[in-house]
Amino acid sequence: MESLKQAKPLLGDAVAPLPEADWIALFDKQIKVEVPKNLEHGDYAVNVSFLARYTKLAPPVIAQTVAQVLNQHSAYNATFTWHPIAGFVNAKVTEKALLEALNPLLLGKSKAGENTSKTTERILLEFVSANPTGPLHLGHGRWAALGDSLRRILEHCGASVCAEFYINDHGQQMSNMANSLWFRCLEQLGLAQFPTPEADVPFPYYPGDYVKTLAEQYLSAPQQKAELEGWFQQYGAVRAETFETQTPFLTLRTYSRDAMLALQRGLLDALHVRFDSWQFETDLHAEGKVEEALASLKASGHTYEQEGALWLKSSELGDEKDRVLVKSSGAYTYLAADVANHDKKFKRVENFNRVMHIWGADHHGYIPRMKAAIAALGHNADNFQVILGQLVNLVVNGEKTRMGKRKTMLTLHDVVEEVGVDATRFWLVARSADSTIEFDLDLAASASEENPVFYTQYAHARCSGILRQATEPSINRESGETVQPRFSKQQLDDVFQTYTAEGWNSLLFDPLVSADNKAFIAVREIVLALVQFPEKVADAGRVLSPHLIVRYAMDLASQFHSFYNACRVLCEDEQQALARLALVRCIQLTLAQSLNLLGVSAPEKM
RNA sequence: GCCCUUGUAGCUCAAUCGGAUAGAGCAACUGCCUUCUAAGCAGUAGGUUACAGGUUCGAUUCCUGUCGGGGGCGCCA
Repeated sequence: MESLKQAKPLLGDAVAPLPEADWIALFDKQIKVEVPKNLEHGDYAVNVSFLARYTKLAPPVIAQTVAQVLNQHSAYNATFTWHPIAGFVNAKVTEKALLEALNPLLLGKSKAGENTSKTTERILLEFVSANPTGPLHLGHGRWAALGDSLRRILEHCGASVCAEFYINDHGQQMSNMANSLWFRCLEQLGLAQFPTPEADVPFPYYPGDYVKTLAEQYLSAPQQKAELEGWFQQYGAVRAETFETQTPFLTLRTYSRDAMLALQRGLLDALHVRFDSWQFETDLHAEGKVEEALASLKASGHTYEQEGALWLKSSELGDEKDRVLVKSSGAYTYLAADVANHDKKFKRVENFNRVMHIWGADHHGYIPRMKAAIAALGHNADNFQVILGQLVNLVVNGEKTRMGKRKTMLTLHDVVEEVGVDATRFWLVARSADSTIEFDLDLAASASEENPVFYTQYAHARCSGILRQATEPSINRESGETVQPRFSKQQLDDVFQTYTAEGWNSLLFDPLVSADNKAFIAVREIVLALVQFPEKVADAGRVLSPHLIVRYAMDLASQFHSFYNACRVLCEDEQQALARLALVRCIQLTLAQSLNLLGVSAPEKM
């Protein structure tokens, strides 16, 4: 890969008709080293067709010239060929050069997937940010899986990432939650009926069963129960809203918020989704951040008053219309608080150079006004980036169901119980964010046996099993006798430390050339894949797509399974066995790292 | 009505942001356990990339139009 880029100057011969300065500029802009889809086309490829229009030569002719020039230079550890029809220069790297690239991994000098050139970006990534009014559903699970994997990948690329969860605990929905808890409590004490949508319009209540559970929990503390009965004496069975500024309401609101938040956090922990920062909307109000942000907007002339409301001139900054910040009632809109939220993000001491969000596609209309607000605050709106993800459709009994606050809704918790943490995360992150996921519950349940995640994990477990068998006593299943290991762990480590590319080459590849071409190809494919892993991780980070890692892990697992069936690791020849053990070690490390980047466990045995 | 997004194998999805013969996994079919885990391997079959134009050496990808799916257009949060 690197060698091809360094070869740029040599390509000059091929494009002689063009002034030198021109083609160098062209190459810097357009040369792209890629990994061919088809392995027969070599390990790396460069397409030179785009030069056709400048050189007035047919693409294959250019490719041929370039390949011939490159072949004359022995420094590249590769042979170059060209495609007779398409304008491709293909490079096939020598096995020795591939093995050399693998050495740091085996010697423990670098982690699997680590790039030599690392980014130093500081990224603030907000995701999930569910309202604290109920359990997480499947859609939240998607953002959790995607966001956490992204954090792991970006960190692996060298970025420092702060994962943030914003708790929307100020608005109407928190009042509704307090209302709901209030009436569920009264219901359980036999003091009032829980309202029905028909009888009580508008209906500011959450009908979900989890509120019943919450009420039970609340009343289980004798002191709280007594206190609540006292409130009933005082206020009767009225909406909690009617005592909005008083202790009972505030108590219930805070209680339900904390309980729901604890519920959500517990599940996120179980899913190994990590957050570094929890931001409360109420804090923004309490700390005066909202006033501060509004004052800043006013001062820079980006607001005006009309019909008793304060407006943001967002249409001047790319939004389709202006937006209200302060209602004529004097209350802040959600946008006002969110403006403060972003003002705070951009003012953080970490001085983030990217402020990112993962939002559902239903929020896309919100992006322009947020960008406008950020620009109006004097921050660089280009550093604001939103990953829009399509939603999750739930399929039950072959019928699509909408995710919503239905009484019996399928929660993320239910799904995790059904298919497990690993399968849930793998499944939710396996597809690109811009495709809608059809989550078939029945399929997910049955797929838990035929799931690609187990295929990948199994490859890792097999690697571990081989290494275990090589260095630890095992029991023969037939005779029941204890079989002593062929090598000690120390011996294996020592061998790994002393290996050179030449040694590897003669032990890994040479015996296979004469014996079995299929095995040779299998080993070569694996080594190539291992070498390309760091680049794959960098790609996934660049295009913010963890699903690339999913694909990579599955491919590597597949290649390993083939290798496993094609040639025995613990073969008779001791040196050869050691070399293959070293290869297995590299595969194991790489698979473990791939799974780790996805937040999926890498089991030692299955 | 306007805006965003999407349409690829029977199903769920890829395709390295314009490149080579469009690839995987399920499901289907045929073989393979006396050997490091068969949660595996080897193979077969499956396509007019919704449709019609256009741009160029080259289009699943970009542009236009048509048809279908999803979403958004509050002084809600």
